[in-house]
Amino acid sequence: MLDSPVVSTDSVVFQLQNSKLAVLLIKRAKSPSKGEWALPGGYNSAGEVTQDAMVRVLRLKAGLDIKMLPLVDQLYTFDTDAVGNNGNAVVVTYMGLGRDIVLKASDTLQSPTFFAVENVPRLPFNHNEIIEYAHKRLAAKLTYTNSVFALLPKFFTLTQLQNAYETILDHKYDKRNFRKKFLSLKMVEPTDKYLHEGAHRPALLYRFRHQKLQTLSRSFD
Amino acid sequence: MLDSPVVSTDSVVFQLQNSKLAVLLIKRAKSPSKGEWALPGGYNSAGEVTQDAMVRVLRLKAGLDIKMLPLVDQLYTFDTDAVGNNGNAVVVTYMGLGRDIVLKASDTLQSPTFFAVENVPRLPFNHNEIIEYAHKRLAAKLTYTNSVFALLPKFFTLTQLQNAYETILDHKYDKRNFRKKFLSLKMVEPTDKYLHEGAHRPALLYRFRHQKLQTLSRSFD
DNA sequence: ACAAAAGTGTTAAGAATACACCCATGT
DNA sequence: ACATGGGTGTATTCTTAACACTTTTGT
Repeated sequence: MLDSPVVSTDSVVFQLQNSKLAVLLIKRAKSPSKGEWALPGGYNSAGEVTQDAMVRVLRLKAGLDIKMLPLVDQLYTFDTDAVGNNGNAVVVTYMGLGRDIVLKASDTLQSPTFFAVENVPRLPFNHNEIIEYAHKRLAAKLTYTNSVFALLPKFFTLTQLQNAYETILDHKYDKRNFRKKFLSLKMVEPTDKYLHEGAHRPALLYRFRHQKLQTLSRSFD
Repeated sequence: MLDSPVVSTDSVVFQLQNSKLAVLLIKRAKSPSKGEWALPGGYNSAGEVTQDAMVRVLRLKAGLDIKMLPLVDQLYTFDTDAVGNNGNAVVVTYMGLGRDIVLKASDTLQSPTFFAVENVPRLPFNHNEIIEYAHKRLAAKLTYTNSVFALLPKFFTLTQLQNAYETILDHKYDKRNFRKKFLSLKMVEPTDKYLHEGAHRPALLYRFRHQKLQTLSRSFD
């Protein structure tokens, strides 16, 4: 074995909650920063590939099966000079997108909880920076791919779709133009179902034409 | 020290040569694949951050000072199951863009040479895959940023600019529309110099308005 | 009947595309 | 004078952006 930096993996798992972008945090079980909120992550053991480390850590610390995440992307690899007193580390980060993730509480888990991104506390290491970076990348991806599909339920209203874009891109859109654009992009198609949910006209439910990542023919902004 | 995968760094350095995209390769000094062409790369030592490893390797093996590269980006981090018999490795890859790079031959270097991307031989490890990936990323970057500036000399003609786009994106553009678009993007501006280079009308030289990476207001395709 | 969100169309400005000829130079 | 690449304009189509009222439902 060569003398080399240590490899670890951190994951940013996003979903929408109450029309807000939310990120999964856990309570750290070990020093440093024991008991503080942080991104789920951990060291890779020898022979373990970073994707596998991510899967293992999410299951072990958050009780989350990666199959719950329709989209997972590598984000960026950070170099840190020193982690605790273990010398330097290379931290490979991933972003996962999901919907309707229900976390079960359990003594064996580390209090996995979704925090609205705007309410994320100050986190140890560079975890706040990682979340910011992930948010920016997600925003960029929404403009040139169909990646929202991974954040919305199978059936959704155009208002929900618009809300997703508005929260993530932090920008208001005109309802008529937004709808025209998305229908012309052929990203979504109407179903024959309606969502009845209040003292107002029910909303037609749509679905994505593909549940795979695709690049849009014209980008969105 | 924990038991962890080995970290190494590979670099894809591009420049334009005879209106073709070219990539820097070296001859490997060590097994495995000793004597074969490969991307410049190597293991990180403990305490060494991946960017520093890249700088060190390029200087040591290719005699290239990173300051010659106006733009360097992290590309992707690959996991490989086994490298030689050293167990698995995490390979952090970078892409550097340059212009007018003159390589000096030297016994202490490993025959650094630029190969036109279309003539790159079959390389060991996943180096062909890495180059393909870098090429795709570069193509994408040209469409939404001003990153060509790093590949062209300070003063250049619009034909040279168009050639750069055409080679990298593998697409022909209409001369009039191309010029209209780039001038309206305000990416470049005319100077008062001309390039005289043959039995034809001399070409007006332009320069970039910024030598820093910027995102374009409207993307290009 | 009222409150609440769903749904819908037109016009104007800007951007993209398609397309062909004259200009300035070196030999 | 000719060969070579540099340089330019217009018409059409498509895309974007701005903007306000009617519909359907639950209470």
